[in-house]
Formats: sequence, structure tokens, C-alpha cells
Amino acid sequence: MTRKENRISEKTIERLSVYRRYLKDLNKKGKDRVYSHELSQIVSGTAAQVRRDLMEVGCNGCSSKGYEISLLIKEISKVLDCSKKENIALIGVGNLGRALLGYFSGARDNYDIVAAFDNDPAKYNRIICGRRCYSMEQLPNMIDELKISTAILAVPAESAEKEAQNLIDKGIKAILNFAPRHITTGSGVFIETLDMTSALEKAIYFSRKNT
Amino acid sequence: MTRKENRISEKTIERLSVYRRYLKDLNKKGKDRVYSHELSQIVSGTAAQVRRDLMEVGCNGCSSKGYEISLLIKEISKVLDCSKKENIALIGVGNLGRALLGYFSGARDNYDIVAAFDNDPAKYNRIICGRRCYSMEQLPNMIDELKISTAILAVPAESAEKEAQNLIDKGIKAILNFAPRHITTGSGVFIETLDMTSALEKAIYFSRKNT
DNA sequence: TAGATTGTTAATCGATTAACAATC
DNA sequence: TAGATTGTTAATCGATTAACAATC
Repeated sequence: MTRKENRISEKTIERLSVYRRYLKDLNKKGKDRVYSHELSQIVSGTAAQVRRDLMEVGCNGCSSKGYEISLLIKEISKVLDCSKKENIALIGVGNLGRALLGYFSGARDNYDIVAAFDNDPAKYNRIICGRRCYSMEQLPNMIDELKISTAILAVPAESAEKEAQNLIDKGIKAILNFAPRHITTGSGVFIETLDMTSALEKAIYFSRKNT
Repeated sequence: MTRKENRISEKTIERLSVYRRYLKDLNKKGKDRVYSHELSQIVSGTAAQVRRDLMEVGCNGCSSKGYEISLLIKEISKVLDCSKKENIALIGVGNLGRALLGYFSGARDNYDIVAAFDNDPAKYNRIICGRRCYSMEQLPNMIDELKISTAILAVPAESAEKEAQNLIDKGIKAILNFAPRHITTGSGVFIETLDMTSALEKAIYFSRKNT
């Protein structure tokens, strides 16, 4: 079993996530088949791109009847999901952190934010959106106990690098970073920064440039 | 004056925004020059990419002394900023909307969220993070009055498409969308979706795959 | 069958990186 | 000067799209 496992690109993984969410929606509405050109619209792509993406998860379409939605969901989930439920940690329980707790509440069956961490003693042991807030000192224990490998970082810019390094030291394997700071990592840790400021400045720029 | 204006790519615009933020930081620390290889680190790029980006804004480096930070900030701002302060509208004052109001408060001198809108009468006229909340009916007036061309959409997934279409109809030129829904637009309106769910699912995926 | 769609390879496109002369 | 950096073109890389035989 040569460790080949054709690396799926970041772009494709993102789209698979978007497809799946949409497919679940369609399923709920009672639809049971889709064509690639229908899926392509929700990611502003082409039908060819969708078929290519679906090939990677183990294609199973049928010419002239398209793809079976429930099968597609199952196959995409096989790629995206771990066998067991994924436990996520939230670091930083400020305004944004609390909003994220709300945002990622419920309706997700393969991952969940299970614990929040903050440096402010006033927050310790408070329950926010159903999750308990712990002190940063308890992070290592919780990582071990709950087998946490992914963390959401919602701390101020000033402390982002320090906290990220701390997470990496404690064995976290992926960080979704909301702080407006680039996180450097030599290690094999995956870092995704959602930079809301640059996204807004980009939108402002193109509000003028788009015709 | 042929309307050529070498279209700067989305990727470059994003990086320019990140460079600028970092440069302002350096400036505050008393540094007054940078090399391209220093800037490259904060976007995980190469020095060549930075020099290319800076070329587009009207290059002005100096071999062996690098770039003058204050000049760079000025030139990048000439590209990114409008001459007048940009007024932004926030649509949806739920948990996330409120967090965004906090996040985008202060310290930005060329744009500002000036008004928030919601469908919940309980929120009308309340002041949140210094901005007043209005009913959706007041949106067209405010757009005219405050010359708003960019909006942040922080409404539930179910109403995202409807509200986006409403914004477009009312003349908004760019939307920063936080709802987990793809927004279709035939028109020349710029839409940037920050999909927090697919970002998290991607992080979870790569937490397993990175080595 | 005729028409449309899939699976997949080849062609294209755009963005990143390498390379290097010119410069300080 | 010697060494390092810039500005810019050419080469590379990766991702998207076009194309089309096979299929239903």
C-alpha cells in the first residue's frame, strides 16, 4: 500500500465542502439527483470542474441521469470526515469567539466545538452557547482528553502568533485563524487564515473597479 | 486616456492589503525600510512575488536599501483607497453582525461601517458598537444619503440570497458575504464570500493529511 | 434513435517562481 | 570593490476549461 493517496488540492477540498452542504439541502427538499452543471453554479465554476472534483472522490455519475445525491454525500463525507466525531477547540472568547460558537452550533454531525479557552479569569467555567470556557492552562489536558487536533483562533492580533505557537507546541495539527496576522510554522501544521480585513478592503476596491 | 488601467488581480489586491497592514505596524515600531524578502514572509510568498506586486502599484524600491515604508504605504493606499472615506453598511445584526461591528471598529481611516440594518423591530434605533441599527426599509435612503457602495452581509443562510438581491437592486456594488450560501449575480457586482464552514472543514481535513 | 451527460485527456489560462542584468 | 537587492522577462507550475468518445 504505497502511501500515494492522490493529494486532493485545497481548492477541491473547499468545493467538496460547498457541494456537500448544497447537496444536503437538495436532499431535504426531496430531490435525489443532480447534474454537474447544476452543482457548478453554486461554486461559480464549470461543469467540467465539478466532474473533475467528483472524480477525485470516486466518481459515480450516470450519463443522462446525473449523480445520485445521497451517494454523492456519502462519498464526499468519506473524504472529508474522520470516522469519529472531530473535537474542535476555540481559543479566545471575545465578541468574535462568541459569535463563532453560535455560528458553529448544532446541525453538524461530524465535528463540534467542544471547549473554549481564554485568558480572562472572569470567563472561566462560564457556559457560552453550551460550551464551557476554560483557562489556557487547561488546554494541554483537554487536548489529550478530547483528542483535539484542530483549533479556531479568535484572539486579538497582538497575541495571535504567541497563541498559535502555543497550540502547535501542544500538538494541534490545524488552525483556523481569524486574527489579522500571518502565522508562520515550520512544522507540518496546517494554517488557514480568514482575513476579514483584507477581504473587506478587497470588496471596497472592486466596488469601484467593477464597471 | 484609454481605459486600460492594467487590471490588478484579486490575489494581488489581497496581498497589498496585508502588506499595508504590516507596513503600518513596522512604521509604528520606528522601522523605515523593508526588503522584499521580509514582506514575502508575511504572505507565505517569495520575494519575487512581492516585487511584482509592488511593481503594479508603481514600484519605487532601491537596490541594497530596499523599499521606503512610508512611501510604500502611500502608494498602496493610492491603489486601495478611494479619495473620500468609504461608508459601509452591515446587513444583519445577529451574533456575527455584532462581532463584525466590534471587529471593524476604529483604527481604520479610510472606511467605516456607518449603519447597520436588521429585520427585527426590537433592534431599530439601538446603538451597537457606536452604530445605529435601522430597519431594512431605510436602506435605500441611507445608501443615497451616505453614498454607500459596499455592504457586509451577515444574515442567516436562508435569507442570504434574498437580501443580496435586494442590495444589488438598491445599487450596492460589492458585497462581503458571511452567509454559507453562494450568491449569484449576473450584474457587475463584486461578491466575496467568506465561507467559515468550508474553511473549518478544510482545516479539519488537513489536520489529518499533513504528515 | 437522438440528445444530453459523464469520465477523462489534452489544451489553455493565469499565477508563481526563477533568473539575471542593472543598480546601489 | 564585493555583495546584496531591485525591476523585469522568461520559464514553470498548477488549476481550469475545452473537447470528445463512451454511455444512458
